[in-house]
Amino acid sequence: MSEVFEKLSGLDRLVHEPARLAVLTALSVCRKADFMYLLRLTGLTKGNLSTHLTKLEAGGLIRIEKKFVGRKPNTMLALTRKGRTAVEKHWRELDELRASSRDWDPTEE
Amino acid sequence: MSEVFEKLSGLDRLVHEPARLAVLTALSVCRKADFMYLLRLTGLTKGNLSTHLTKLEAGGLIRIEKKFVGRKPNTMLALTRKGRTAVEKHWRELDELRASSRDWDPTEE
DNA sequence: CATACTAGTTTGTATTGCAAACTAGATGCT
DNA sequence: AGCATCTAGTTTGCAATACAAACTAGTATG
Repeated sequence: MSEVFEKLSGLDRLVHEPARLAVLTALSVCRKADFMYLLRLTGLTKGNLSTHLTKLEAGGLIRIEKKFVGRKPNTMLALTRKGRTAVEKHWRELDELRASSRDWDPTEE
Repeated sequence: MSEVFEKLSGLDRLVHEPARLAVLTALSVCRKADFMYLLRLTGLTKGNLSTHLTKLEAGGLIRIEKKFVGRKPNTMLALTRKGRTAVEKHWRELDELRASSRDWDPTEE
């Protein structure tokens, strides 16, 4: 019954990491956002945001689209379908784990 | 209004790390647990659990009590007051951040 | 007495997360 | 035109993880 804590301790770090959880959650609400927007939103440094995004792309959770707007470069980010399910699942899991830890009885098993 | 994502990306890593979140949450429910119990509960390896516990103690979130039960060593873990507030705060923050990201309007600001 | 078990800790390594330094092109100044 | 500055990122270097395998100290067992 209580593999709750086993699950908790095994949460997917790619999604769970605070900066990435913020990015993924933001993208799950606004569907698309560019680099500079996410930069302001999260308060991360550029280098930091850049590597987190690369990591998310490598994991197949987001798509990175580079194009030119006028003559300026612009990097657009969006969740992949996999990414969307991953964030949603992660928050659901957190909710559930929190809830079931609440009414967990340590004296059993 | 929406420093939500800034907060999200700045979550306290000492508490947020999955293994430690599991340990802290378990301790917040059962008040006291020994090493072997947490080991089974979380599914971590001994080495891993050991270092996480040391880190939590260093951060003042738990107390580690070593004594002998009969002639066998036994390590008891419990939250400090600081630890208790930290876990509770962390879960509350996750809840809140999740909630406010839901009804965040990307078109504003 | 030696072999195995219990309850952990230490060590070695590969992976991170981070900011500072760098890059490439666009824009502004004189 | 020539040089500095700005914009939008990426790469680099490093300190801090997280992890399991190897180790330790003491106990029980044959």
